[in-house]
Amino acid sequence: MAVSPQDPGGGVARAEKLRAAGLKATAPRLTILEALETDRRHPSAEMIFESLIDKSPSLSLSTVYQTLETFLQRGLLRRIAGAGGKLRVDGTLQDHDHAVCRTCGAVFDVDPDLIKRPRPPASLPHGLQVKNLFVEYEVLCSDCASDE
Amino acid sequence: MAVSPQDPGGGVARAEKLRAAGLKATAPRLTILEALETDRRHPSAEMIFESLIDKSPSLSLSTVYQTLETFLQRGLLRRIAGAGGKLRVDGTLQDHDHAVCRTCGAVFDVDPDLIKRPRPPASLPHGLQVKNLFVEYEVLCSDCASDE
DNA sequence: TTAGTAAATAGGAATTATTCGCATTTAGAA
DNA sequence: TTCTAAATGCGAATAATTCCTATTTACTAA
Repeated sequence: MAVSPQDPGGGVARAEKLRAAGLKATAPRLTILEALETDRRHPSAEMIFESLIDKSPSLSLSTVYQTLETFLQRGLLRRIAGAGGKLRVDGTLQDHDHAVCRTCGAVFDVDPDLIKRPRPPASLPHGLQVKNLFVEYEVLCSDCASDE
Repeated sequence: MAVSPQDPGGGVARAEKLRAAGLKATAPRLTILEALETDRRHPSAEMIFESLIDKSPSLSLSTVYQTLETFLQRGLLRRIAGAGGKLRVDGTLQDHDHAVCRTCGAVFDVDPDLIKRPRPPASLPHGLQVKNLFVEYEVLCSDCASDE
């Protein structure tokens, strides 16, 4: 989210982004959206909640879950399969790919220009509308490689 | 898994596959592996357990969880982020890609030849060893598209 | 402005998914 | 065969996610 002198912190732009997605620009959503834009940890719902609870003491964990689900449905967020299959999200805006460690499930961001990117077809069989295309690398991270 | 006249059902080949991966060829593993090879539902641990409990009444759910984790680590299985981030797996052998519905989380198999497949680099920054590369489509399935 | 209204939130309880601990069993090596 | 590390089954424990509902809030239109 660009931050201009007229919009320190980017709050106005974020509110517009929410409204453009057909959502009310509520305080919890603005806070969560901001957190997501800057959090590079591929956080879980709990991690987001923890990172915000001091600034927003009335925020509830179930609101975080609900909000993530809403954002996912509007394409404001990517879902990642973390270790044990638990929910992790990625709310950073720029296109990038993910590498997931086969053994420990750790997720790493990968520069999308490392490979020649396929052009996505507009639609797929079964009437699937393509919204985005990402590359996922199945990897062995250095920690896990040394255990083998 | 190929089935030859000498190995009806493919059990011997499966046992070899397990041993090749450094694992003991136990009865639960053979059963689970067979189920995974044929189950196209992108099943959860529970779904696999349910599909086997009649034939293998002594099988336990925690063994299914453990076995899936083991198979994942040996690359016998792919992990998928299902709806709500719950664990789903794909144990079908052939290369293929996945389309995941943004809204409901449904997973569809996609023919890998639909696009020009990028050649994976052998390694990535941070000492990541690349084992595999898949394409993931973020889509809207026809059910969810009609709700919008 | 200021109601009116549908949508969103908080909080806790309920449910579901996953992991753990440990006694028993088993595959494969010697 | 016998031995041993690894794997299993079971139930209990924990953790993650969803559900319920009274209250609050953003936006709409008068």
